[in-house]
Amino acid sequence: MRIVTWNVNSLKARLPRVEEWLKTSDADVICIQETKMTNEAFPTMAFEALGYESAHHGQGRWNGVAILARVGLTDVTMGFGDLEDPYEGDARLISAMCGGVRVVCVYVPNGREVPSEFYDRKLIWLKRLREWLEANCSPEEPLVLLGDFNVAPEDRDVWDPAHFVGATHVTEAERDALAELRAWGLVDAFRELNDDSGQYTFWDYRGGDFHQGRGVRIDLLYVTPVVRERLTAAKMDRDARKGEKPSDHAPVAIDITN
DNA sequence: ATGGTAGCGCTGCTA
Repeated sequence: MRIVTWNVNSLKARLPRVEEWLKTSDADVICIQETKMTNEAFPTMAFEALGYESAHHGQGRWNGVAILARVGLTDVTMGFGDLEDPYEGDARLISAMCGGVRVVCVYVPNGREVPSEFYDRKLIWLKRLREWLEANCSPEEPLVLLGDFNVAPEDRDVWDPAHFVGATHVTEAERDALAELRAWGLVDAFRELNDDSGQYTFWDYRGGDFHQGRGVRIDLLYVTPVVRERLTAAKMDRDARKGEKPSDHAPVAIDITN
């Protein structure tokens, strides 16, 4: 089974590229972030025509997360439930059972500046995510927590650590928050199979960053031990960042045995 | 050094 995360930066602007990509990607589950649309506007029929069921937690002009699956899609949840959301009103969390795996799709807040109230609430959001996992899931079950985390876990995950000193995405507190998530019972699927630096998932549109190789690895797939045992591949699709009107993120896929 | 581009939607915000 192939499970993918992709921040598409507007599903309206990106639908032609997403449809084209789905036809050749052989993906069974696709988690999308930043749909930037309402539930009414979500193209359920277009995905159905390609063989995918879908669930969308939309907001409107910002955020929005979705799950597409061709291996079944049940038990959908949206948001933090009873837990207080430090970004109340934003659509950043959706989960579903797909092919026997609990799939949890997240769009972690950006945080904007360090320090700022937005950054503080980003840290709380990540803490809340761990609390949500504790309350609703088990590290013993097949589970993938994936999405745009807006945090680069290590210095080897950014093109130039010196460039990011004092910036969001690389602070000790953000990296500690990711470590707290892993401590619940998760490992970074990409890092289980790859030690390389220079493996990125996001390149800013500005300054020709993609062509200059100025990227960061912030789109992650965290898996529980039972999924780790089934893991056979993990890879970025850099080609999806090329060409006409690309998203600023590349999709990342993992393969697990059935 | 505070740039630069993209998306939404119509003014400036968000990333």
